Amino acid sequence: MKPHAQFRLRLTKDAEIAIGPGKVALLEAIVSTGSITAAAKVLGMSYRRAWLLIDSMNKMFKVPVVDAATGGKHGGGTVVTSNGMQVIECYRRIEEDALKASRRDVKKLSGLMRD
Amino acid sequence: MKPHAQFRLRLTKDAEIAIGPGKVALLEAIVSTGSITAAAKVLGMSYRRAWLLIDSMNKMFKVPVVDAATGGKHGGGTVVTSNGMQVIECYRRIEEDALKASRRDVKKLSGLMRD
DNA sequence: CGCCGTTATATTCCTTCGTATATATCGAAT
DNA sequence: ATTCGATATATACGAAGGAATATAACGGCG
Repeated sequence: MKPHAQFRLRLTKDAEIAIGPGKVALLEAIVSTGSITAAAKVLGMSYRRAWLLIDSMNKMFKVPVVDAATGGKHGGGTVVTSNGMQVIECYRRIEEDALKASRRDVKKLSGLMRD
Repeated sequence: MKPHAQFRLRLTKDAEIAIGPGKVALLEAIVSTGSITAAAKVLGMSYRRAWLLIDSMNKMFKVPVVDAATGGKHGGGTVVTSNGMQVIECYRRIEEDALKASRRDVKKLSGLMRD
């Protein structure tokens, strides 16, 4: 089984990463955990880093990608907004379509690399 | 004129960037200038950084991407090997095909961003 | 031989990035 | 009112990245 190269894709805006594999994974982890804290732990990153990524996305997009609440039953939590879900879905579709369209050359380039 | 998001793509191997926009641009600059020094200057990066990028590529691929010479008429120089040319061409083709296949969603996602 | 411009490499410094840690605030439930 | 867990934010420390600088080696050419 040959460990092929990994395909990574991001969209940047003014030298800042708008969306990429890390941010999307974070959003997805928030969807499944319901909090920034838990999502950060799942991904093995600090709360601060997760919060900064979320904050930059909320500022980057016209509509926030998450809705965070403090206090409450379990101390609060964070939910991904419908806009955030759109961002996730759109990014995953881009990734899938892009990879499918270039798979042959990706394999070829991968084949030029050392094992 | 709306400044749309930029599409960036890299192939990674073991958490290291095998090839991406920066490395390809460097290879292309070497093709057009004939030296690492001049290419680095064109791209506004330090010689050291350029050299490290080249070095990592030479190690990453089965066959070196450049052939560097010291001494000689003009002090030496660096040429991109045919393997290096293949890497450039393959990457640019991947980029083009990937973007073409996902253009619609890239535009859509871009539209969700602030101007 | 000595000159020249480039590659190759080490050293130093500064900036950036990320973790760890510490508080303060919030709001539902008890 | 107190408790509890999560958000929001600041600070300090450490690691990594990149620039700037310095130096040696190289080899064709005058």
